[in-house]
Amino acid sequence: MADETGGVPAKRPTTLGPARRPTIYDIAARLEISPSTVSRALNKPGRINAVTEARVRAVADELGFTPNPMARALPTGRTGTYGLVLPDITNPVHFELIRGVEEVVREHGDTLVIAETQTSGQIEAAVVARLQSSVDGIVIVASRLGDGQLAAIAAATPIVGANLMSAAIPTIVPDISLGLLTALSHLESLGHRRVGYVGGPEGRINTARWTFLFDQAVAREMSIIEFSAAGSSVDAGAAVLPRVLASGVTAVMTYNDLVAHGILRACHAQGVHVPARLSVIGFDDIFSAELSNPPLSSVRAPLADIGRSAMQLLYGRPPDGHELVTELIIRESTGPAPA
Amino acid sequence: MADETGGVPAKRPTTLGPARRPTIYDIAARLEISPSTVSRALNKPGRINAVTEARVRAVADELGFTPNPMARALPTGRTGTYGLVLPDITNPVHFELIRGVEEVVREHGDTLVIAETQTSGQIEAAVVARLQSSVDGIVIVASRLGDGQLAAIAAATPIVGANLMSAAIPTIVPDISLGLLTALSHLESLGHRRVGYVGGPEGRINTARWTFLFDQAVAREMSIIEFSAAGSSVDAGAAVLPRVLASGVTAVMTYNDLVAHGILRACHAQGVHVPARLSVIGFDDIFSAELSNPPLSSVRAPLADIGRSAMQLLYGRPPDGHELVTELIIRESTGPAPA
DNA sequence: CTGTTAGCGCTTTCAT
DNA sequence: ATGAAAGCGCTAACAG
Repeated sequence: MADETGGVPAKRPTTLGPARRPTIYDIAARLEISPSTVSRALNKPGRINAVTEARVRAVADELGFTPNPMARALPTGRTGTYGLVLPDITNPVHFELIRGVEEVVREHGDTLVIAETQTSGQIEAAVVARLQSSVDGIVIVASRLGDGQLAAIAAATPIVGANLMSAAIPTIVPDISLGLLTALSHLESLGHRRVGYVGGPEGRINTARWTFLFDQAVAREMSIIEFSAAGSSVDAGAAVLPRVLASGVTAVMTYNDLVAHGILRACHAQGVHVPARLSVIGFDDIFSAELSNPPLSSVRAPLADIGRSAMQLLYGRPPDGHELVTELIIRESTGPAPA
Repeated sequence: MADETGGVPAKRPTTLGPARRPTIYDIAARLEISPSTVSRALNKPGRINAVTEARVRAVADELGFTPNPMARALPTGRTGTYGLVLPDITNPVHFELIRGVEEVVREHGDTLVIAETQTSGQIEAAVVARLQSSVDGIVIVASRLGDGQLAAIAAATPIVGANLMSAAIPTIVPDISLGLLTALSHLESLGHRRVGYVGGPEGRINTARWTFLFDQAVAREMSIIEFSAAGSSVDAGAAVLPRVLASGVTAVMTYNDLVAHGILRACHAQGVHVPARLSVIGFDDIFSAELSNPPLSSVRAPLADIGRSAMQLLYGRPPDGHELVTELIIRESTGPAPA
């Protein structure tokens, strides 16, 4: 048999090649300049001979060159991607937040990876660990991690929290007081004297809301009682209805709109009229709030802004004075207290 | 001054080092073996001396070693991340789909990046281009790209379509016939003879649904007319109501639940009773369907399964026989045709 | 079974 | 202003 191996050692067939992605070497070869010049031309505009730069760009375009992010990440340590970790992609609450974060990431020409933790601290820790090795920074939403863990993460990777409270890392949280205050006043003016709060997952956020509401209620000499739902889902909300009915409250505020929706659904199913028998106020004002039966009064949080601010903070831009404030949106799930 | 440089060339201070992330070199040094052995120990279990392997793992754990994905991607060309590109993260329709995709990606220990295209073909092309250089494969949802572009992408990167129809790439689409057929029969049995279809964005999916409905309707000697909404959002749905009312149809089916919700909302606002005056059937059965006023009858698509199947296809697993079928969920937005 | 040796594509001193 | 060369952390032939 003829052995063809002996001939010319053509390692890199400069002529054809099976559609390999072009590298800076290809464009360097084409222009008979060095790869480092190409690199500079593409990355430090203005720092090299203008005409060479122009040529480089031209060839790059012609070849459809795009830098290999991995190859770039190796020497620089920067990956150009950021991580967003949240409890549950499926929760509409996060929509606007995701949008906000995504927007500023894209403005910077970086890429965003979204990971969810299924509301489990375990998974959350694992997810973050996995992410850490491949992102330049993380924004973490409504974390279940302790300050210790958060601090440990922060030591290795820039991280900021959104919609969570922690002393360990910088965070962006809206000011709940205005919205909650208005909600309580609204209820009070409607004649409600006994109100309830249906809490969400354990955590500082939930505690802060409850505490705030509690203090304000006692200050107004309203009675207030806390119910805890088994999660922050529609079903969890529905499940809690019997207890709120039994308690004798005439109005409830909830941790979020999902549980409020659950309560509405259960009311409808059991024939208890909202708001004649029970008023309900949600939190977050997700898109379905105006669609439900009846349309849900809700404390709106500026989720998109929160996301945006959090990401900007991660990028090093100090928070502008712009306060992130909540407000009450009144619809039809609140009405006069039953006599 | 004493020049200490002359002595031992201690390039890498093996003693301290400022908390650098450990590499396989560190663990190799610690064990006085070669880095490649470490690599093998960690990646090809069983192919090397068992006790060495055990030692390597021990030290790796002790040092908290995690491989640098970028460094690994370079020689292998595999990044271990997959891209999911969809029109609008904000659309609840995609929830379950995202979940499905995410699930199988995680099962494989890979990571998922989600990108949205704002329903723009332009952005979509850019997003995909950007993604191509950093992922091992893409699942693309409801694409607006033409077969030509899709084919071009497919030539460079494994890609599968979900909820889209194309000859250029492998796709996963549910069988709409059962759900749509049942819906039409449901309407027919309720006495409706003139029905409408409110379409979504131009595209094969929309066309397929319309054509199917059209054929079936004429076969039943029902009259059917198509309305086109300016998008597939709640607002777009609301905006189309006057036209459907004016047309004299007694029932409408919609491209998706969002536009159905819009119609419901507009009806409520204008005092037209659903279903007494108009019956409406949505598509997708998103979570808010059961919450709306009235609860929305909808053709449910197995979104999670679609996502799962699409991703599995991308991983090379041939689609199992398991048919992806749609079904009608009857709630309270459909009723007898007005006399 | 294990060590040596090249790279993967790009950035970055250091020279020139 | 540009080129040469080293190296980021890992994998993959290729020897032993």
